[in-house]
Amino acid sequence: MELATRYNPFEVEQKWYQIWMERGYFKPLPNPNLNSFTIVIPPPNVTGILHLGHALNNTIQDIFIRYKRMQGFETLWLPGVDHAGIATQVIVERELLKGSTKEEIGRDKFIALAYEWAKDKKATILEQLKELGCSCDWERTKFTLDPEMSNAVYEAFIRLYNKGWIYKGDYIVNWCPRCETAISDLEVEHQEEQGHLYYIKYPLTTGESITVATTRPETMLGDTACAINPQDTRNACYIGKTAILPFVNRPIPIIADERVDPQFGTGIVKITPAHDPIDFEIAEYHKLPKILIMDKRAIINENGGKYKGLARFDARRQVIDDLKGMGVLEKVVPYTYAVGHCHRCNTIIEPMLSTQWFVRQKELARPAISAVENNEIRFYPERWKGVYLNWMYNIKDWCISRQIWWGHRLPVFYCQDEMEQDANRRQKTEDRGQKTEKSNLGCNEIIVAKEAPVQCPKCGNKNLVQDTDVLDTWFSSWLWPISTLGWPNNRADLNRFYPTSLLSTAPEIIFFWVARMIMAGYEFMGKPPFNTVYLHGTVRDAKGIKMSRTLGNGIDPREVITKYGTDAVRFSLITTAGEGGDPHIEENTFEIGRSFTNKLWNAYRLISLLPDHNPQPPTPNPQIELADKWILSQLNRLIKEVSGLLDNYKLQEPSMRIYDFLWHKFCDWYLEILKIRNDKGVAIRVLDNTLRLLHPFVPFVTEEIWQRINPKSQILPQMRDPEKSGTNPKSIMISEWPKAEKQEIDAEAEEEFDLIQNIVIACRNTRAELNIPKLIKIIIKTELLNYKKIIEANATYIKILGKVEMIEFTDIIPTGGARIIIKGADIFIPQQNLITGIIDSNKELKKLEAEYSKVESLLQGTKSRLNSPEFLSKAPQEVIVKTQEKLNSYEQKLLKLADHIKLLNTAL
RNA sequence: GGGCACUUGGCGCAGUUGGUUAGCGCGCUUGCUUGACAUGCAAGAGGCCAGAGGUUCAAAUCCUCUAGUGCCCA
Repeated sequence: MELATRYNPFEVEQKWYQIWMERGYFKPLPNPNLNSFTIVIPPPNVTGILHLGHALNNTIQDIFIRYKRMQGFETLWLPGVDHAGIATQVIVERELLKGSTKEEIGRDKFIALAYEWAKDKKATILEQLKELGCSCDWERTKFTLDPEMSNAVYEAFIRLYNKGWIYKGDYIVNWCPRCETAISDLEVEHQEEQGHLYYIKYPLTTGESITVATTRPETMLGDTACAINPQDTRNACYIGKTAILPFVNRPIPIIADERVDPQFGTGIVKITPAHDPIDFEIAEYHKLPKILIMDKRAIINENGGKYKGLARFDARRQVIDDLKGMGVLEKVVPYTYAVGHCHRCNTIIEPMLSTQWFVRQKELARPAISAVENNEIRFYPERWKGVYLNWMYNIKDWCISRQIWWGHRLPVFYCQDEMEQDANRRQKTEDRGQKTEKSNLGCNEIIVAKEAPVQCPKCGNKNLVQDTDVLDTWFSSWLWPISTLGWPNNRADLNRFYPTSLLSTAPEIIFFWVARMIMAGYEFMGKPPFNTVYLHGTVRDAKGIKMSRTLGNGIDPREVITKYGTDAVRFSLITTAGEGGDPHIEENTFEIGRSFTNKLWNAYRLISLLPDHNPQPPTPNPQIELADKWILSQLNRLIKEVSGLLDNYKLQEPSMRIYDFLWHKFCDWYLEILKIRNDKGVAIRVLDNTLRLLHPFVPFVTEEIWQRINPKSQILPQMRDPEKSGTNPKSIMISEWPKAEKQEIDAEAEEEFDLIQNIVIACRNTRAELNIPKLIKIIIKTELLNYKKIIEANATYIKILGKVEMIEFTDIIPTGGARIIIKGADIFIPQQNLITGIIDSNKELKKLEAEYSKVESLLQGTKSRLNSPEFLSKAPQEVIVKTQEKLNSYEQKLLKLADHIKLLNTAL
């Protein structure tokens, strides 16, 4: 059978994925001896295709899932997608409506359209996850708008409402005039902007005047007071007086309030309760009227008098002009301040008074805080713990109603009269409290229920109407770990898999999602939703700029997978992304993984070509050679290290350790020796174990090769085999994770093999420097008897690997030629034995002198440490012993160097 | 304004709880069509670990300050 010299991932990846799925390997299988290990996927939004950040995050999850599965845990990775309310609605409006508005086609048709979109994107996303090799249990795939998920949403809403933790009220919210909805504090992005601070003169009834400063002059139309900090002695004289609002000619009181910053502007501020959060608070306290001056599109309404019909920024310009005309605009100064923008469409947020639904957070936060404080839930990297706690300590109530159509409609029904008011609520804020046109039907009762009640339980009115708002998307996502497992109706999977084990996600959604899931977990299950939160970095481009669709600097995972293969993409992402660090990715980053999988493939190829003289070498084998002992020792160290690192949620380090072992130990040394031996040695065993260590990182190439080497007795007993045939696993996926054999970790063999390597390296070094193809003879001097034996036993390898024809031993230091000092031996390369090339004694001398001074300074440092009584009395014994050994070796080396320098000098 | 990170050879990063001459990948230089692999092999150059001070027998590692960068919150 001819094997391709280059690994071709495209021939194997799909094939194995199909087989794994058909055989049901992705499903959790109970193991009576071990617990479950569960991950619920952070559901990708149905807004579009997956990006590299998704590829990274899902690779991370798949690695842990495959690792735990191989360790024998009952493993579940539960997939799904998120409906992503506003984000999806924005995209559907843009992509599908083609110029018409959603109002024109109506709510039902629009939602049907959005469902089509979501269905399509869901299919693409799931397909992409499969291409990435994700071993999810696909039969459990969930969508946040599925009936069971929605049921959980309504159940949670009703429970919290009945507890009094969900309430409806008039508050300042962040209003996006483009999306025409309220959004939560978290959905506002603050950006520093260069604006102006306008100083406006307000006349007083007393004939005096005051000057207020504002960045948003148009809001003065809604002013209902001016305020001064009571500590502010400059302005105290105005407190209690009355100002006359320009344009509107409304008399407004000048009040004292501690919330006013005396450093801002003149120290006197205008109070616009319906358009500013702090002004709102002040107005509540002082019982000031709240006048809304804009409609939901941020166009000035009838309360704005002659400015009615102007968009807010046009109104601003007009107000400024008019103030100038009236001579009351005192000055304008440049001013930089943070402006809130809509997270989804980047429109400038208008703080606006509005009737919304909120979730009380204080009680929900309490167990979620202590869980993290006392490490019931751990963050990796740990620094995010502080970020999480800081936010939780200062948590504010959560605005959950959204004035959009795509999402879970509020399970709230109004007896008609209330509904009428509700329909008008945002236009008629100034009438708030004074009910108009009372209907005879209905009693204003609010009914919260999953299904529309037939009639009002209070007055019997049958004319009930559901609230038109939908819930914030995160109000369904926060239930994700419990709803996907069956809450509230089905306990079986909850008992089996809850709490889940690991949540892997991006740090930017700690508040949006992680914190809220923890709150929901404790509230509805009394237990945390997961015990570990792994936060990966943000994928950036070569320049360190965050990849984004709008910037166009992103890399499409599908493109690179098509070009390099899935394994290569996965491996490259993992080796590039440090723990929680932001990986800088460019196209050629993926060459790391491609080269590596190719190297692995070729290692297998070579092994397959070697004859197998001793098909099943028993492990403690007296015939076993030094190289075998060495590679087994290194392998077992590797197994121990990799397992330990994975247990500590490290991924980059173990991937690099395996890379180094496979490439620079197994291939560079061990396989080179096997070529000389013309035997498989222990290569199959080492390869089998290495493949299993690598499988979570690069599932496809490891399966392909593993199937080809078909390890039999070398492989550990199978974990489980659905087909119950034989004792060997039929897939590396369900083979057992390697276990380190302690007795094979052999420090002596490692030291001895070091010697061989050092001799070979010395020869290569000399040849490269002299630019000669081979050495005729080297002469070795060693004081250690066993070293001579080891060198003799491995002479063939030294000769071939170092390209030396003859090795001799000596007790007398020869003159001339080159001399290389290695640990425990001196290597002489005699001048007269070289075929071509001349050893330049001057050059040699310089080299040796440089080394001499380096070693000498090291020696000095070590000496002075050993001479220090403090060091001797305070340092631990083992460090002192080590330092002493170091000193000895430096002294020896220095002697030899001095000796040779002398010889070279006399030869000159 | 508050908080959290980061700063190690040209670039991207490792470096567990302080203790061998600070490593790796890419790039660079030199030499190799060596029968697994040029997606490769061999050899090499390149770093006073941002700066200053401190703790310690011992600091890239711990503490303080400074400078620069990034992120989050207000």
